[in-house]
Amino acid sequence: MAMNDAEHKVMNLSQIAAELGVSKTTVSRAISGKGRVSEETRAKVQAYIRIHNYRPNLVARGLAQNKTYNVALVIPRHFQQLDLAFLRRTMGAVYELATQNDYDVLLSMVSERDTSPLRRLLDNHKIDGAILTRTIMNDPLIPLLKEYSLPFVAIGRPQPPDDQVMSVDNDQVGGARELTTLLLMKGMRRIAILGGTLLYTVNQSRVQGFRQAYAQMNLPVEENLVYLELESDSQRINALEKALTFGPDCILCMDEEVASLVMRTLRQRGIKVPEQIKVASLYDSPELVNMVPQVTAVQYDAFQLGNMAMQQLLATMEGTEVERRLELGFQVILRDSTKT
Amino acid sequence: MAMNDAEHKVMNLSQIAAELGVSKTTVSRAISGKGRVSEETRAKVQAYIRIHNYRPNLVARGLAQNKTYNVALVIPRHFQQLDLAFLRRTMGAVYELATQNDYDVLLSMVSERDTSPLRRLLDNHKIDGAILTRTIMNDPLIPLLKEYSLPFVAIGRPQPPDDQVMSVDNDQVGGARELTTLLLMKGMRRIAILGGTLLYTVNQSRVQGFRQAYAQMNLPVEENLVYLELESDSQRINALEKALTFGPDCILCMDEEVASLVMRTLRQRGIKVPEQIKVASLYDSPELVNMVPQVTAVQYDAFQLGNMAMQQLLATMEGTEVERRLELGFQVILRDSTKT
DNA sequence: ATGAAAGCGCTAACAT
DNA sequence: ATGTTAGCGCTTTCAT
Repeated sequence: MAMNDAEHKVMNLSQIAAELGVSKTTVSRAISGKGRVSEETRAKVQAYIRIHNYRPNLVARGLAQNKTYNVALVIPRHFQQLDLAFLRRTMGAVYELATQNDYDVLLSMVSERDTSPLRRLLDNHKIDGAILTRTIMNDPLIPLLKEYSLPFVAIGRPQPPDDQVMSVDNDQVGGARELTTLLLMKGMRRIAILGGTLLYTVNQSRVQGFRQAYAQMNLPVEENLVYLELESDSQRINALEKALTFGPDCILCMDEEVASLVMRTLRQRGIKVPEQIKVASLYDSPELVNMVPQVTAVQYDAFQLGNMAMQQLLATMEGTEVERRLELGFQVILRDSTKT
Repeated sequence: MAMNDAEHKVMNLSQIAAELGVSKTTVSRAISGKGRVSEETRAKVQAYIRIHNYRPNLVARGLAQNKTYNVALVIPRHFQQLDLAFLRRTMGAVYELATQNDYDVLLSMVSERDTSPLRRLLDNHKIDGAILTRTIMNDPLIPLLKEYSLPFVAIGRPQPPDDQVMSVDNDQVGGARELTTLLLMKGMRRIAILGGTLLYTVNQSRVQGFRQAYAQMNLPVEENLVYLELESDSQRINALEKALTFGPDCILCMDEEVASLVMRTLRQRGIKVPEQIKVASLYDSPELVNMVPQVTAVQYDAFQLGNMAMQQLLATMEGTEVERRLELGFQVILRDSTKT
């Protein structure tokens, strides 16, 4: 184990106090700026710690203050298998803002029903707050966090009974509505929608936006073109083929993963996009830009999302009152896949 | 804030000791199993903590033992922008094994020359060990970790003067050599190799393997078909076009990102793979399987890699002697892109 | 403005 | 086998 008398010398408050001929208390105050200390002593201490590159032991400080200076970043376990571009950006943003504010970030990888990875951190007193990077229906993590009275922010749109928790999200409903509206205005009527499980609130929101667009234009959604709960590639391909038998104008994909699969499948079938059929995605990603043709999609700012979530969490941990819910904007990017 | 019926009450050693009419020490011992305690008391304590769902405060324990029960997972900052499939798998494996062994995982996102994110964790006494998920030439993190005498494992192949540090890697040299050899045996001679910076030791290894294959067959590498240090898409496309003027048989791509770009570019230029030119990648990824045609590549087990790295770290943190270096196998997957 | 002393929750000598 | 005591490095009353 780390019995190091080697290069790096660890110093502590007592040593500094002794060295400077003052008490630990004074040094502590000079560093934290909390009590009253003369300008002179403060300067002396500050100079000393700068020169000797002293950093207080956050673990000890934490024990004394009942804080850890850690936050949990809760991500879905299947991130291992699946590239989620938004997650990478969001993680980066959370990390950056956290460290800027002297917090470190602990990873927690959870599957849909197993809360134990987060419970570990809670039980071990390792965190002061948490960011949930995705929200599912009846998310078991939410009651858990409430039970421990731990500040947290959910990314997504928590549904009742959790709709009062602090949350930050892209305006997924608005984005889906806007894109669908544009497609309808371009004259498409038979829009097939393909997507994964509604367990994820983000998918709920997207379907909701899709339906709103039809409703606003007083048009009926063709229910036999709605394919949800498609979790595997083969289910998705089957759904696509079934949809194709109804001769749709456009395939609207719930996310970039579906879009990518749809484009590939259409290409294999020799169906030309956008000549024979249009394709659009409710979530943009770099790969959609790299396809031929490029795919129309709704774009959100994932960095901003993570940043806002962490900002909310920081405020809450400091006891500041903040908005219960923040929603971020979107852009619809029209590309060749929907050219008319 | 609404009071939940299930408020979580925190308990500690003293309370348990009082409740059970024994001393803190006894409880501590009954839990850790370190001292001598009668079977009877041990059972009593164990039962009590089970029922009341007590978990020791790891922060306090850490302070007393000078341990943190945290390890740092150091990942490149540009992970935000770039999907690195191997990193996701490796992270998952490290996380899993860490938590199984009662360690939590702290994130550290570093850029190539800025060591401060790791230094933070070191200065704050937040970690007992670290995993470096990639290795660069003269990696500044290595001297830093040595200075603090912190156990760590590098994934990759550290180069002198750091070649003695503990490391785990895929056999990148062997994989590249094997794939290249197969291409040569298929009769290709003019193999162009395209890749990014040699700052990354993994790229060094791949080029080395490539050259070894030629050397073993007593063939000369055509140096005007070697294009390295290509960092941007445009540099890569330029290099590809330049390479094409020499009429190569095959484009050997350093990694999946290059391969993906090469395939896309060839397709845009109307150059048929594999009829007019072959393509292969020195690193496999799901997207290479999704392409048309599927791309030949060297496959490694990233989960296994992370698992081994964490295993080494655990052993080191416990003071067990282990091998300085472990190397994992590979598989060459021949797909349509190199069909002759 | 500064210090002494009492913890935070745990572990680890050192008794008994 | 169990208890007593003294910390780990910091913060925080409470004195002075």
